[in-house]
Amino acid sequence: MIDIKLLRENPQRFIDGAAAKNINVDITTLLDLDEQKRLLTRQREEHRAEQKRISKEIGPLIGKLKGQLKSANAEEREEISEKLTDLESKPSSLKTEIQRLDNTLAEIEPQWNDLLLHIPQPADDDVPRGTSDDDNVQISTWAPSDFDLSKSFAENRGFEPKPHLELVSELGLADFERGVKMAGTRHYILTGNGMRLQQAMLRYAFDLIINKYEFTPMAVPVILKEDCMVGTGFFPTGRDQAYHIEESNRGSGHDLFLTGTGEVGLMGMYADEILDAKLLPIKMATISTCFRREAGAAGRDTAGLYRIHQFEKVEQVVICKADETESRKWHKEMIGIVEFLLQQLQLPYRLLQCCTADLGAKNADMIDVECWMPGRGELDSEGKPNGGWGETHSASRLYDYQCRRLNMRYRDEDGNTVFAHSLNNTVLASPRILIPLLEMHQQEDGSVAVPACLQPYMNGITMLEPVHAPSM
RNA sequence: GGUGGGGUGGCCGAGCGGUUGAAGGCGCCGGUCUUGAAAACCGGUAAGGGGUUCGCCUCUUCAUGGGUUCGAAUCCCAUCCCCACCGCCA
Repeated sequence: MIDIKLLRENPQRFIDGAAAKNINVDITTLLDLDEQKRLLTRQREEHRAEQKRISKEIGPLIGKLKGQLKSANAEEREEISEKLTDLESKPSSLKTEIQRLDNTLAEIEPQWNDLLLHIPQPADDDVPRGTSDDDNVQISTWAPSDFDLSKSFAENRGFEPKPHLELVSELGLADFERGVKMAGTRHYILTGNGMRLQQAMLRYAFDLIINKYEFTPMAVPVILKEDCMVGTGFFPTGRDQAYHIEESNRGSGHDLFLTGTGEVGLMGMYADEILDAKLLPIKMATISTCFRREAGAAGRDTAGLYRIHQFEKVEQVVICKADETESRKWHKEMIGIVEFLLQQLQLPYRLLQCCTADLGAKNADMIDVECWMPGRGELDSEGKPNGGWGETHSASRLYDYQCRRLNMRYRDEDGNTVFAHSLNNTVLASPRILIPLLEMHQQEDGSVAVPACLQPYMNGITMLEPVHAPSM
């Protein structure tokens, strides 16, 4: 959430910011509602102060009279009752006026709040302006020394690559038919070595982040209340992307949502807390199942392991002091971790500076990491894919946008409470990462070499061999 | 799921209709004393919003949301959460 004070001071910055992100929000109405809200609040407060003042004045008097009433005779009783009625009627006009103001405010506040939640964080000035992800800017590329990115896979390796769909089928790594039978489209089963490979990658990535980079390992809920979804910025705009568990329909409890990333559980942990500054930066990592409805993606990437409803992800977050320099430092650090990981896995990748249109409402800056997937991309004249980049990681820098929504603060040296900065990044998401892994490490004979760093997690398996009988 | 007991400031804990934003204690900060420290003593110590002549003023918050009342931490209703025991259970 943005700081409403900044919006009052400089609306144009937010109007431009939303426009650059292609996000349609009614800032004029918000400012208008904000003005009304403040005026009404001030009036209400004045009345309330008066009411309290009167109450303090007459309260003890009423108390005393009521005490007298008990021991009074009939004649005195009438006189006392009269005084009481008189006293009690004093603040009644105030009461109705306060009620009226309350009612008006109750109408305005939800609209005000809803609009405020929709205002995007303006992108940083150094983020390129664009209209779609086509305008994202490539920053750098990396490939293992034996792979030349300017040449095709076939030119590099001397044989035509198979797309991952063929590989998983021939190696018996996944079963799409039965996955779809059980759960519908975009569901799958990892079978045998497929599951073994996924677990190896997750575990390798998780061990790396918690051991070498000293992130604190966490296991967090993936079924969370709406507050957490709103707080982390995934709601209200992305509400249709989350699976909704309507517990309230059962007569009690509250609704829950399946999270699309471990970030929600990690960031939600410290919501509504004032953190000890000595604890910062908080570096955490989790490995969690992620659920995405993929609403609006109908027809896109329907085949294979690329876009599915349920997957596993190692996620890293950093909560640090509200300092731009420090924030930027952690962003670079997290991207560096992913680069190290992908280099260990010997997977070609590139870093992309996302343009304003691709940032989403919450980010000030976002770097995507894309891996080279030989089985993706345009088809050539023979119907073979030319290969293409596919997004596997995304590193976000949010300033205090998320912590403000989550009401997550720390106390600075002067004793003031300050909203912290937050960042997050994918360490590894599977099964999507299996696509470049299988496609890049495939051999001419149809087998797939297991990178050295994964072998200890694969019970020493160095090569995935084709299976001739169908799995199971 | 059933029954019973609870949710009050950073923490413990009193208050159960009227100067109670909240006693007392712990913790924390400042001071006195001391060569220094401890102890003792004195003082201070919530968050958020609005206004401000920048001295302050004011509103909201005692789990949450409604209600009763001139006035609610205190009474009523609903919900959530926690604890104990029983039932079920990986």
